[in-house]
Amino acid sequence: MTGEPAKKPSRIQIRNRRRILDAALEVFSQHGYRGATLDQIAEAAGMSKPNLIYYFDGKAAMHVAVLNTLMEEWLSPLAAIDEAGEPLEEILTYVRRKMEMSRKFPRESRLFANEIIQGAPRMGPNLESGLKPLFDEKCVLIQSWVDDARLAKVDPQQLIFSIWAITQHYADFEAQVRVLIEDETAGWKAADAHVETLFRKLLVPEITSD
Amino acid sequence: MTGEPAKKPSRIQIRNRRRILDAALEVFSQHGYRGATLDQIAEAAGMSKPNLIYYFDGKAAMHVAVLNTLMEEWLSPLAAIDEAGEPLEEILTYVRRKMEMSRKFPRESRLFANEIIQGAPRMGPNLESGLKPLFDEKCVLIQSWVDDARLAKVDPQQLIFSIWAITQHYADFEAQVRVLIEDETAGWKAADAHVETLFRKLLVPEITSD
DNA sequence: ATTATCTATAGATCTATAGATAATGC
DNA sequence: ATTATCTATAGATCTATAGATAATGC
Repeated sequence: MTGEPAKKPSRIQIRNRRRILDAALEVFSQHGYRGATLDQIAEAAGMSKPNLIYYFDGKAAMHVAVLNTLMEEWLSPLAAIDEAGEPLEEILTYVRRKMEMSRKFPRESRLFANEIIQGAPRMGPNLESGLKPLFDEKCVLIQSWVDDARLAKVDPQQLIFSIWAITQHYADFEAQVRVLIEDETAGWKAADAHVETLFRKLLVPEITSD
Repeated sequence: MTGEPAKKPSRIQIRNRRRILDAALEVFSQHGYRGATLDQIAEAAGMSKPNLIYYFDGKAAMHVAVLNTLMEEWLSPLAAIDEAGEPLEEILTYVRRKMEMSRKFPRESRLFANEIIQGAPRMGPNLESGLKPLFDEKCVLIQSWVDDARLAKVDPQQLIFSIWAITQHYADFEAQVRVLIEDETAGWKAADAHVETLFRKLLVPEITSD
């Protein structure tokens, strides 16, 4: 199956591929796949256009590489939900981590948002193979917590969608949030408190009378 | 100020401008501004490329026209929140309408999502002049409801963001939802129930003991 | 007469390649 | 020797215009 001898990459290879991926993240997340140009990426990476293509097999390959590289890290907070932990705290910790990522890594959030809004044309397979199994696993776990009355009755799939929607909203729709909120710092604080309250109220188990 | 005599548009003008705007909505919402081509829009509208430009002053003007045309309708559910109504029901009705729009008008949802994710380069002014005043007005109203203890303590700005985030998520990230949810019809039903519960739990007023 | 539409194409932009040159690692 | 980089440019794509022709409304 392995047609090529699989040489190990040189230091320069590693460094430059990193630089390109970072530049590509910057440009793709801001303009979407089609709106991004190799010129912009080359400029951001500090190298010439043909040199980009020396390292990656074209624009589409670069896009796929950025998406795949960041996918695992992006999903790590979800993967970290621990079945041995206290259910409510596990979920709230997940929510807090997602809020933190929205603030610290808005480019990643927008990169995926752009791709998915347009129908995930280059990431479709990766959603099936990478995201779906993890999603299903965590849904089963959350359902078991609900069944044990350790969380309020909630549809695990819908719960996760809500968490994604709300937490990522602050990164993806930042341009809108900025127009509507005067004080940015206060806005973030209010957002943290709001999101915490919202999911706490949703999830705190009913008091059982038996 | 009015340099031109402002002739009234003919029937053909009205019909064709409509057709173009609808085609533009289809194409822009699917591929974003930059990803859309006049070829695609012309094909969708059933007319030639130069004819598009006969009716609109270029691609950017077409995009702005679509956004502005749909803005008011898109915001109508928010505008419909009635200060004379029962607070919780008013908000839940708003939520239900937004869910309905996500299902019936996913193209509109994605059109705006695409534009805002990329920093609202062509809609910025319209956000300030169209969205902001309405948003502020409804925040004041909701705050007054909270102050009168007719709703639970909640930050009105954050509440509206949550509603937008969750309801629009189903349209904007449909490609992802589809991968993760097997039964689409059941998924929509579960979504409706989930969203209703979530906002009800968040907003139902505390029982006051005085 | 005015409005609407079409074909042909100019001119800009963008991805990717060709082919030469420079830098690096044995 | 191999790897990395550059300049120049081919070839595709895309927006917009020019200019001719057809349809419409007085």
